[in-house]
Amino acid sequence: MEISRRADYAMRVILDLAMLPSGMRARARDIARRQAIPYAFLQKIIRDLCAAGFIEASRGRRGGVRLARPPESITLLEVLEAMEGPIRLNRCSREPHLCPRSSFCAIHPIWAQAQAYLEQLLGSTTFAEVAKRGRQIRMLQSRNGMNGESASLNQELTAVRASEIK
Amino acid sequence: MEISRRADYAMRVILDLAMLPSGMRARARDIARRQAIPYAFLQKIIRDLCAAGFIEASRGRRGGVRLARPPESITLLEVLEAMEGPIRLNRCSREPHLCPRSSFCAIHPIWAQAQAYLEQLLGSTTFAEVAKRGRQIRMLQSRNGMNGESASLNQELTAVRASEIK
DNA sequence: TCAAAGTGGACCATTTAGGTCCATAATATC
DNA sequence: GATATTATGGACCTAAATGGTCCACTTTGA
Repeated sequence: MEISRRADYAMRVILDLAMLPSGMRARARDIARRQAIPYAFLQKIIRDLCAAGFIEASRGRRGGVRLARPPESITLLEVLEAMEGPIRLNRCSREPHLCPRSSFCAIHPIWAQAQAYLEQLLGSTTFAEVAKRGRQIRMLQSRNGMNGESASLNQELTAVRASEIK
Repeated sequence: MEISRRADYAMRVILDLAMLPSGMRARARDIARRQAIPYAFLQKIIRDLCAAGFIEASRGRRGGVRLARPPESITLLEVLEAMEGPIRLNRCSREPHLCPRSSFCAIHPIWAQAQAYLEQLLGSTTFAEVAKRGRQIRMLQSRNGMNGESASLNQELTAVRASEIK
């Protein structure tokens, strides 16, 4: 019950790239700084994201990584599952055969319901949508002079959040 | 992302007791057998459930455990959180201050939304409801002669599940 | 009195999480 | 073509959590 830091970081990497102008590269160092991810750890995560086909990297001067697919086509669920394997809330909630009791466990339907909701929510949210929201937030912040503690800013951000995707 | 076996077992213990006639005791050995929980592990879990006030135990001959509160008053969420601590899907989804980026993380609202759904679902389902469903399933099974593999039984169970709580 | 229960705590192996470090390979620029 | 810069691959590491086990001891009903 809690996704790994690794998966969280991976999602932030994709978000970071999705907020860049289309096709633009970013260096791992910069992503690490912007997203507050330990650089040495990020190195490994980037490898995994490459292997999974979400990003592509180029070496040498002016190298860096960029999205390998349009952000409209990448869902939160996809990245999450690429890093963690199929998500599930309980051992039995995805592969019921793993639990010999699933055929008569009265709690099982609850897990199945929660699982279905999660898959629906995360599977229908793309990084394009999230990046759009991220740009809105960034605009509000820069308008308020980067002062992350301003009360009025926080109010506005809350408002942005309240008008929730979906 | 996946509750511990410990929490899963704990929930099954409460369910097991909730399916018994009100106030009736069960021996740990029997619960272990019925719920397929390693007995030695169950010993510890029962202690925790006692300490948390969900069940009460008595020793000696004819001893055993029983619910300390009416099953109508115990939610899935309560037991889960007693065993795992406050549930959360991502580090930031419950206590946003844990993530220095939460004030401008565009993914955060998604986690908050999923989190809220989970809390609502698990927090509004009581063991009385689940036990009722468990009794329905048990009736269907005994009517079909305990053959867990029967196709018609599985169809009926699916139907029972489909008429989902809430 | 004794057998059948729960109790408390010590112990344990394995896995996972969450990293670090670095030598190497590729490449743009001077 | 040297050099600085960037990603790459893999070895390595520590701490904590997970999922248990074991057992001496206490309590209690028959």
